[in-house]
Amino acid sequence: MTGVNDVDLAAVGALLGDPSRAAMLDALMAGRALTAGELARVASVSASTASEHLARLSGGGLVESVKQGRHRYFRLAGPQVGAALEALSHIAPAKPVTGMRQSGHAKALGFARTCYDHLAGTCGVAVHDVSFANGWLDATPAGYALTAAGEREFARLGVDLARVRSARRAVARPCLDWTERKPHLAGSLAADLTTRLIDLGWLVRRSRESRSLRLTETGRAGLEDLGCVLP
Amino acid sequence: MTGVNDVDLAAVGALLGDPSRAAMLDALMAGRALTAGELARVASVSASTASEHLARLSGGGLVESVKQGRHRYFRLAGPQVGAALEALSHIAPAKPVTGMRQSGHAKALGFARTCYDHLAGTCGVAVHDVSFANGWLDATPAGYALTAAGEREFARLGVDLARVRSARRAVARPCLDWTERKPHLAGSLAADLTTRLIDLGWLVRRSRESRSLRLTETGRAGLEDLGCVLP
DNA sequence: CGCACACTTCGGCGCCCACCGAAATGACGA
DNA sequence: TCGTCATTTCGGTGGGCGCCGAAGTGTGCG
Repeated sequence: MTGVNDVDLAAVGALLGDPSRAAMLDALMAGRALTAGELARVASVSASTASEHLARLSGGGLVESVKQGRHRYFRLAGPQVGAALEALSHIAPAKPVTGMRQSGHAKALGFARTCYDHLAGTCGVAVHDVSFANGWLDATPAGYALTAAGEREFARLGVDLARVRSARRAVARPCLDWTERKPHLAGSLAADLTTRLIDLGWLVRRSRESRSLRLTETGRAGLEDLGCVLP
Repeated sequence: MTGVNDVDLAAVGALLGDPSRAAMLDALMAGRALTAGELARVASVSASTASEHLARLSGGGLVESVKQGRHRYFRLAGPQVGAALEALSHIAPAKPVTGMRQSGHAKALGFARTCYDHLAGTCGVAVHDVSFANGWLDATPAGYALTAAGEREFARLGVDLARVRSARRAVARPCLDWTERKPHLAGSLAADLTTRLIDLGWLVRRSRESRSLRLTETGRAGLEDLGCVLP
């Protein structure tokens, strides 16, 4: 407890409480690094405005950046930022839907999206549930534990279990999904598995700047083979 | 998934992003209803300013109110608001400590406080850990489950198990503690148990408008009897 | 080396929000 | 019924922040 301080909720709330910055953070929930120019476009602001917003987000510890040539890439500072944004989504008001396109987009977000580094939405919840139904994970007070059967199955799917285990965070844990209101799988296993499902072509990013994912026909068949029940 | 919409993170961020409103929400994390006048004092603003802030918090769904005579009592709209605020605390910057008094206050918050309706801090984590060490709770994919031994023990402590079970939320689940960075116990069992520990005099509220709790000598003895290891 | 691109810095502008005092409204008690 | 208390409403004030264009800086390429 040494060094514990009270925290400044207002400071982080103020960072989030601007539509342009919120749009950028939402785009970064796709888990990829985006350039300042891309984030300017996402937020529909000029480059100078985007630069000032990104400076504030960096200063506040929500994003971090790396220069690469003439480009500066930004990403969320870590899974703890993704988790906090997901948690805040539970009490955020719904955005008014002003067209069929936006309604479809919201539905797509609910079906499959990234929650920073892992799969969320209906598909993410299905993967969570099927991992327990098939005995691949056990629930423990310290979070979820991989079983022997789970190690075999996730290895078969191409998950790098050594890397998953060496990560300095939980291998697997629940993350309450704000669209499904049930837990989806989070943790280093979930992150690695999500990368694999994208590599396998089961999931495809809809665009570079959106966290929405599309489940391919191959992916639907694959998930159903695993026992997932999908609408 | 019908009716799912994208959510407006900026709107909720803007609600939180004011020091006066954040102070009020923090005070309401004690789990008790406070009057508009008390919240004005907590935030060090005039009654009119407080009234305007509370109107915005109500309009945004973060608090709800009830009139009782000439007083209007405000409280958090539900445990989901408490959970979101706790989650946001993980990424909030530390408040600068400008005196020994504030440092002591921050330490006290880390030791024992309410997380809306349940015990958080070192004591909350200890209760969580001891519940598993003693076999009173089992971890399941759907959250924590009470064991037969747990039912006997919590009933012995005075927890109303019928009420705990009939609650429309998880009986017991983990809640990641922002000061300890480990889970403490949340859910209807944790809420009822926390009320009992206060009723038993093991925990005492330090003031009406703070979520900090003081562990009494009786309480320390009682928790240690249960197997809690406390500094 | 010069040009183009990406991004940052800075000054200016306009808007929004927090603040408060005064007045109004509702509840309570003598 | 009147005075007091609690809270809300409203108009006014001032400060802060988001926005942008222009200029500056750093990188890449022909």
